[in-house]
Amino acid sequence: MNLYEEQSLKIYNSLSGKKELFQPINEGHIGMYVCGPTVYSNVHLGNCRTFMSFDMIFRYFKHLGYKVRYVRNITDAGHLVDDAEDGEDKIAKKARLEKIEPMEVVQRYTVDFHNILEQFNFLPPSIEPTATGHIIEQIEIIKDILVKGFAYETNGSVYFDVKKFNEAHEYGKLSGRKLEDMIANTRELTAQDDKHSPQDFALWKKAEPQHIMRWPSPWGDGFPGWHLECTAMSTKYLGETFDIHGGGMDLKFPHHECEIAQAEASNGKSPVHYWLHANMLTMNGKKMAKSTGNNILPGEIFTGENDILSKAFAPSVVRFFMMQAHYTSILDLSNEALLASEKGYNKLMDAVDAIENLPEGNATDFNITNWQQKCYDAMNDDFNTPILIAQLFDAVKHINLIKEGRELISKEDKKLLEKSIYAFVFDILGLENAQNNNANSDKLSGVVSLLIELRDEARANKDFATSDKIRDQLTELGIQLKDGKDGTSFSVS
RNA sequence: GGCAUCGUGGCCGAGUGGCUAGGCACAGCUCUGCAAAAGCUUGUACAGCGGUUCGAAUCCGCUCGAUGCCUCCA
Repeated sequence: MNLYEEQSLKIYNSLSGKKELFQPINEGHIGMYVCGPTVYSNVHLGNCRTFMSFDMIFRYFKHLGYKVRYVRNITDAGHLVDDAEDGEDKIAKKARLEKIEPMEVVQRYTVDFHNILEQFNFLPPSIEPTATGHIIEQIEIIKDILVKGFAYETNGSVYFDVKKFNEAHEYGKLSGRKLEDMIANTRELTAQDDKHSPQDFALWKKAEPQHIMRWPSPWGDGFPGWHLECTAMSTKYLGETFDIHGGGMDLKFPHHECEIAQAEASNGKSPVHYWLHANMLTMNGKKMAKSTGNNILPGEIFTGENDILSKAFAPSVVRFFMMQAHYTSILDLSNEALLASEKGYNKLMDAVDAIENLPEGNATDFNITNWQQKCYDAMNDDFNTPILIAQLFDAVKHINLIKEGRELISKEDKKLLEKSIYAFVFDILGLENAQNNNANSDKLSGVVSLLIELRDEARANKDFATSDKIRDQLTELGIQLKDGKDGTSFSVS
């Protein structure tokens, strides 16, 4: 029996605005698509939060026993900088400024993206397709939409006819907008282009002579429109209808709205059962964004080389910090919040480390099965990681009590506790135990154990000057001694 | 201007009609040679003003404030 048959998972669906019982299209299988990054600059922490939310969701699905095909694309072409400019896309612009090939830009920042995600202990997606690798598929969809009459060609570009689409379908249903309102609120400033109406969006853009990223098409040389790649790749790898589509909140409109329109125009079906949107990471109360400069790079946090943080923070601490907030809530980054999370993280990890050596009794003072279900209940309620962490701290309390001999745990329950806490902490939340990752940890613990022994001797002789010297100097080195009932342990910060 | 979302104790952050998470910080106690660690105890918070209700932080209305989207954006 699979775990998913025992747990009933509810997910907040942006499309309906409600929490819904999750039921995959094919039993035991899940198709999930998440909009990936545009690789024209280093991935910043705000980007990471979205992907981390879906990494956690992916991990939980897998833990429940689902077979998941998780597709997360790399956008390596096609997103325009600005309508007012000449239609140059971000990657081409960056390439021109740096005098390199567009694919060099793409390669550089794709490598950076993977490198950062690895440090955050992400699981790789099942498929990571690129937009430029699916130009043919995109052209086919455009042809299809043209045939169905929901697009028109002007001067070598093809646009989606939103008004026409809205006659038979509902444009704006995801973001709660009405086409009439949008038309009413349009400022006719740019009497610019070839579009019939400002709401229309490009499926294919004609490439001007100076444009370096270009492909041949039935409408001449050009490049695909902003929203088409996700439709092409999700359809190709997950089918015309699939379970989950995720992305950042800021993509809800217009990007996801356009995806729905494209899919419905081409095959008549609503493409996605559950739309999930991860909320923004803010800094100083404002959205983190590349364009405004209000952002921080993961590398700057790991090294502490930045102006807003007082010290460096390990990737797992940052991950823990993010998991302490619900993925649909805005989260504000600050030094104080990270410091608080770091302490909590260390406390959690100390307890996790302690499980293995807990004394075994002939009974157990807390109901582990019951506790375990509370953890699942938290995750089943729209992946509520903050509640899960609260439950984990409940276990931490018991672990510490058992360690001090004030509560008991049986051998079997200890095994159960260890297994489930490892599952929630490492498999589902994706945390890593930074202290155990030290390559020299064996040697270090040998040295510290020796010092602890010397200190104990000094204390036995009431030579407190020596014992305090050992303790204080170790503290200065970042090694904290912890005296307990059964001797002294230590932790490295 | 339009459409959304949100406003929780010193800080971060869950919850959401009655049973009032959790982390950090603070205070007291236990333990300790002294500390630290750990444990215990204490904090009756939900922007403001009205309304619905036996009862609201949770529902409704208004006001104020913040943020997001409306243009590329995770």
